Amino acid sequence: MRYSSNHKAETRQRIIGEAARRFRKDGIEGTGLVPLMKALGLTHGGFYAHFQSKDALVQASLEAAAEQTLERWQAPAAATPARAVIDHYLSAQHRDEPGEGCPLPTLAAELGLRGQPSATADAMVARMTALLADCKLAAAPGDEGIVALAAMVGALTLARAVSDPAASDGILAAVRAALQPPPEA
Amino acid sequence: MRYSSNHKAETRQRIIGEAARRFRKDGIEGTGLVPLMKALGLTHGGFYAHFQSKDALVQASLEAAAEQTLERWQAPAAATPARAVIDHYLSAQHRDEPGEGCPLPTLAAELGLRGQPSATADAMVARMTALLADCKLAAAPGDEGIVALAAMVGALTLARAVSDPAASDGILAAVRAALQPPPEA
DNA sequence: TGTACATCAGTGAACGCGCGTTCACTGATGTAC
DNA sequence: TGTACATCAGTGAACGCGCGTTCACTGATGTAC
Repeated sequence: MRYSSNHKAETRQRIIGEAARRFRKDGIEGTGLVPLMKALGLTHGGFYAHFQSKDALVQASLEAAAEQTLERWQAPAAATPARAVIDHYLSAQHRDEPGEGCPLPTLAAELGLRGQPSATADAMVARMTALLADCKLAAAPGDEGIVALAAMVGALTLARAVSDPAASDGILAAVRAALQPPPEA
Repeated sequence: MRYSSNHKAETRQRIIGEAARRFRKDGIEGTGLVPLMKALGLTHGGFYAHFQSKDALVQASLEAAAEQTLERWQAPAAATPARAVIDHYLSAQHRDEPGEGCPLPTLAAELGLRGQPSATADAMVARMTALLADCKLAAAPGDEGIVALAAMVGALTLARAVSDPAASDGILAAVRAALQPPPEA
């Protein structure tokens, strides 16, 4: 069956989109290629017409998730710098929908322990840091947002691992409050 | 073969110890029971004389890792509160030896995405928070160390995922500097 | 003191399953003549 | 305009592998008599 000239590229994008969601939600190891392709109405054999390996898909999906996340937060950041980004990032919605959110809390840990740190992670950290540069912690005059990013990633990780909902909400609220720029800024 | 009366308990502890190391280093999914038991000079069949399932071992190992980590940091905390704990936590050594370190950065993310948040995580967060209560961030007068813990967990996660060693060191250094108690305290 | 038996930590083969990957094949369509 | 052929995205069966788990069995030792 012959398809339109951009059909293959479209399929590739669909695979990346679904994978980016599943990797963040279920982890890399927890996401199988067979169910992934099946969810798109395709058979798993066709996967290798698009990607050399699962690792290649991981790389492409991480890039896509990073791009998507940065774009989403670039807009509120431009409108209401720092505060809006932080509040969105540390919301219950973001905590409860890892598949749609920032790939750092979910994928960074898994990339780290797989021993395959990614340059995409470096880039994502750098760009998020720049985006957060406005909201320095009062005690950290020199950093450029990296402390805020670390606190946000850690808070989301902990909020997702803790079993008591009130404690989970408390973690998010405490870090939200702590990361606001000092009053005089 | 009959063994001394506490032989079985000793074997159980050996399994937990090795598992606690491997779960933190390679992840839960990345740690197989066959290689685990083999590393202890045992066969995998015997595993079920000690634990009902792999999940039961995960639970026991998480508790053991939490206990061990808290004990290790309780001592320096008593001697030089806050500062020493933070500096140890955010050291290159801790980053490079996840198997010996705090289970939160490695296991919290995996427990979260497996959808099996653990009460042990709650307890670990609470106790680490109490341990860190002295070093409040200047901008967060109300929190009891939870912000510091989130920043430490996030920093370690990011430092392990980033591919550029200088960037990785930079993350640790920035958060180390930011988390010191304000001068007037 | 000497023998028969019960105990039980650990053995090792086997199970069904899902994984990532390979590969010969299909068949609708665009292109060449 | 009509026919023959080349293309190639996607199919589906098969591969070897490691996983968690089960289970009948072993055999050294403590206990009972």
